[in-house]
Amino acid sequence: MGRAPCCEDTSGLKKGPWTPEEDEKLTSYIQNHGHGSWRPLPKAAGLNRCGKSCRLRWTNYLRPNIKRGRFTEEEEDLIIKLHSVLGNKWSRIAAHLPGRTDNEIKNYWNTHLRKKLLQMGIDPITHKPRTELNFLANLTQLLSNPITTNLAANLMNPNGNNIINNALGLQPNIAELARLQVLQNIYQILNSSNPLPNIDQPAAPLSYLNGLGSLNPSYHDIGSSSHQGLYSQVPNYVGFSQDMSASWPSMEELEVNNCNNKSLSTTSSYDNDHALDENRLPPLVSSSREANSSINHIESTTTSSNGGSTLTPSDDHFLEGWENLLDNRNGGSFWKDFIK
DNA sequence: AAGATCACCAACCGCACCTCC
DNA sequence: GGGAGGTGCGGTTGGTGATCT
Repeated sequence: MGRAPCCEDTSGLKKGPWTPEEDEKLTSYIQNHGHGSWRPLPKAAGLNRCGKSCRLRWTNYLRPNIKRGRFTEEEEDLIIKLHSVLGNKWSRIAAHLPGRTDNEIKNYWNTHLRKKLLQMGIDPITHKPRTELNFLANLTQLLSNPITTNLAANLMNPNGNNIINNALGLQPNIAELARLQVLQNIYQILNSSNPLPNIDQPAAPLSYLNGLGSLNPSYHDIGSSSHQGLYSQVPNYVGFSQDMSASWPSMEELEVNNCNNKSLSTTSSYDNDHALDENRLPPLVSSSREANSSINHIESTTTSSNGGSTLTPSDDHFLEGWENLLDNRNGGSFWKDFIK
């Protein structure tokens, strides 16, 4: 398989940084003639470079509308979100960031964002929390953050117009549910670090969550399809754990409801104890490759490590749904604040 | 002040896959 | 079906400026 290098004989061809003169030659040639086939282009443009080098220089640096300079916080957040869904599909990630190239995003990921996630205690590959004790300690710091605390208070409040109530019959917004997953899993992590001897007891006190009181039962039901699994679940960052992922909405359902901004559930006889079972989202990243075949399917089609694309048209359709879900227009500033 | 080390990033390389003829 | 050209990607290199000792 494979093919011969684009430049069989690179001896005598210049390598390394481009000079302004070379840039000018390449730019003016492409503006006048288009690039067409890259292989004969350098000769025609009067450049002592290989075609591949010209193509890279053009696509990564010289072509119009390239955005230079530091990434904004919004761009950072978007890259992280997209990477959690798409993996190292830099070109697809770049498609969501106008003016940014896949190479630039890849470099920025490797030099900045990867470290940032590691410092947050998140595995940059799986986007799941690292389970080291020091990360669990860091979570208490996270929960001292007013932003997180406010969100958590909203999550915990059984009254008022909060996320849970929306989810319990007020046509939950799909993006809110995705956010809910994140907060929920933080609490699971805390719970898992403080296991209770009797799982039928009221939830973990989480006494370190100043002012939040104890978990109420509705939270249990959101967090698991059964109480049995609550404390045995392996926490994951943005996905439900294994026993919570038994029944996802269909891809079509997800797409339709996301696009139309409608509730996932259309059931009339609504059982609050299981309301969210029916509205459950697939994890943005699976907590277990073995446990859920649908998630395996997602991952296998989005994080192929050999560089080749195995995406089918339906896969693309599905991914677009997730990409839309994660889009800033739906996510608002939640992720930005949360990651901070 | 100067050398060593680190961080960043543009650019390169090789491979696999895709598209077109 | 097969080859050529183009594209996407992971991994890596090397130059340069910043920071440390």
